[in-house]
Amino acid sequence: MEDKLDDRKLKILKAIIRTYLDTGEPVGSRTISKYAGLNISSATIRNEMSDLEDMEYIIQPHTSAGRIPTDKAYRLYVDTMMVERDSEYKDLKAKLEEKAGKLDTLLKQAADLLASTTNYTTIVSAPRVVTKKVKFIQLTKVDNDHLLTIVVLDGNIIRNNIIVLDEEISDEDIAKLNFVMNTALNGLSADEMNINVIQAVKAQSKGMSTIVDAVLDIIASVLQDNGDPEVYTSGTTNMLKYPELADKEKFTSLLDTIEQNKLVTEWREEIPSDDEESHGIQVYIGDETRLDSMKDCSMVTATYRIHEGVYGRVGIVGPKRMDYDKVVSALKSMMSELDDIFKEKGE
Amino acid sequence: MEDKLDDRKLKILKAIIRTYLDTGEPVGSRTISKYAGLNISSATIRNEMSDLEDMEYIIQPHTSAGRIPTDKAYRLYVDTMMVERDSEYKDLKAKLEEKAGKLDTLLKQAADLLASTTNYTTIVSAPRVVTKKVKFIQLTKVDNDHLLTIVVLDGNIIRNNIIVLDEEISDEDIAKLNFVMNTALNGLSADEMNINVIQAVKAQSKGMSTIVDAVLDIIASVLQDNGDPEVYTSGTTNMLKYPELADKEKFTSLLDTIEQNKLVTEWREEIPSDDEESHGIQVYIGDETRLDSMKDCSMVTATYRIHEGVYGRVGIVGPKRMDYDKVVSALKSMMSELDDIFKEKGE
DNA sequence: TGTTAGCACTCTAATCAAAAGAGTGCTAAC
DNA sequence: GTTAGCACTCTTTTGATTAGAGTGCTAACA
Repeated sequence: MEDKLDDRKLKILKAIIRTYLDTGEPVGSRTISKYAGLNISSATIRNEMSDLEDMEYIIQPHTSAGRIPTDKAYRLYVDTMMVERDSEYKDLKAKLEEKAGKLDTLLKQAADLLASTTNYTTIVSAPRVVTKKVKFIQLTKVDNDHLLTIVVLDGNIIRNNIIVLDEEISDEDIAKLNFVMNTALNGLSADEMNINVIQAVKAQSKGMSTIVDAVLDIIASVLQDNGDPEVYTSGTTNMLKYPELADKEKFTSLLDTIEQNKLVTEWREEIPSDDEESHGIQVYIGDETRLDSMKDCSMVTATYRIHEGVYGRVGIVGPKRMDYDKVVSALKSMMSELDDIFKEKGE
Repeated sequence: MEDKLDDRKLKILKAIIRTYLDTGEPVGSRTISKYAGLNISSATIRNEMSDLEDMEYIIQPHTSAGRIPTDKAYRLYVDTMMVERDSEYKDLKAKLEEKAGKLDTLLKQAADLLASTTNYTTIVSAPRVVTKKVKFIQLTKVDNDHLLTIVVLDGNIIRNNIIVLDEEISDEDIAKLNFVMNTALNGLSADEMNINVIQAVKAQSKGMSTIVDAVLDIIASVLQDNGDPEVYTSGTTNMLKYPELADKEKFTSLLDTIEQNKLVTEWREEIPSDDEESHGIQVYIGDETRLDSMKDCSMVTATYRIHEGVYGRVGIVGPKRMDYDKVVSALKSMMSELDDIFKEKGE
């Protein structure tokens, strides 16, 4: 029984999905027969529904209930039936810029704003350096015991660390170290920072091997970027608004998944598409999220660009019957705003 | 009817509290009459209970139910009846140090560990500078358009920002600016950085006023430290394990409170006690938290010290019938471990 | 006078049956 | 091919009954 979806079946299916998206209740034939635009009796709808059920676009929770859409139906909807609403989220920027001085404040605000406008849970991950290149290294003596290490990566991502000094070090040595490190390492990515380069640095900084080792360690860990991802979450309680997720068991595992940043860790696997227009929007329906706790959820993600090679991602998590249209357009608006803000700042 | 708690009443009350802490169910007279150590009939217990109810140490949820402790009873328990268990959490340190390289990783780990050992929700706030003094300022040109500002505060707290340059600036000017800023501002707190000091800096750096303004802005905001507090949360779902909090309404408002960092904002008001031994442990029962959403919860907080004048705080949130003994001793152990770790690192 | 056994009473939580409601599938007529 | 009609199924709601836990009070006891 292959997908022979004639025009009427398509219309009916669309009506079922739309209605279910609204109500969250199984949709009966009578409801659809009254649906705007269609003029078909409930009996006919019943026949068509039976066919749609055979094609696995809808299922019945039990014999005497209406139908609900399957993942396959949602996929079809997202791929071919979505209607994007624009111009609805134009004031996002105004709300954002008020005090978006620091990056972390800005991202947290963006998460809050998306969560409250969509009524779903929003997760924003801080930008990650994809092409990890060292732009600038600076070592500074803070006092006699502490050396401040600053590594600036491509895209002006700053990482700093303090090294505790075992032995005294002179200002001249630090100046020398700065020079050696910068000339040897600037512009290099993790891959290019091989044993030869490292040996060269060590050779030129004799007598400071403990410090050099410590600094190289820091640089390595910065480039690997394998620490916990920095994540801003908002609106977790929104999930409780949807009965199909408000079950204690489900909600617990869902919240744990979010708290442990499992979603963000999954994102890392994927390479952001560099398509300016679509903002790398991806829709994951149910099991497509690859996480068991998310099997009753859908997630829409988008990518923002802070600088060439430096991307962050935003995800909105909700029930499978989430308002995909709204979420996608809200995300697109937000991504545009963010891109704009970063563009201004970058120049 | 004032607090005439004779020895027997005290014993009975203690038994009621202990039992309720365990079970979470209203405690009946027969249960207590069988309680280890006491040899009193249930009828007598009933009489005593009636008295205790008059004194507002216990209440009946309804006529034919057992009694549950009031906030007043919990307060009494925490103040005079607690039995601390030690030596139970001695392996915390081992679990912690494994990969506690960075501060944020360490704190997140601490939160996870406390949440999983206590089965309550744990909130850790990143260290805050109480005595905010500038130790060190450094401006560095990253490239022609970007100036990196680093401010190190007392206690080696580092804050950095990037300023976008409108006009070219020479290396000499930056060197001069560094010198001027450091000599003028080092060792100063926000209070001391008055209009005179600022005028002096400006006078000595003619022709760079836009940059000086930007830098001073940054320093001011760093010293004010009024951004969103950095917070690590773990085990929020633990709350769902306790039926009295698992109610949807309550849980939602509780989770929102945590997500919006309201608790941590409350903490800020309070000055950490500098008592090494007690780690500034505070117990808030019900309404003592000052937050409506927390009226069915208790919270125990403790302070860790990262450096003179630089403190962070850890809070454990649970139902009012939380195992105070366990929580307090777990917190104390953890605080000691943290203090030790920072002491090692600081030297 | 303090303690205890006994019992009637109260309130909740669990159980169960019945009824209401929603929706289907099928048949027969159009 | 479409539709009206109806018997049937399954869930949800409702109400009533019951079992259980615990109390307060009275009266007896040491």
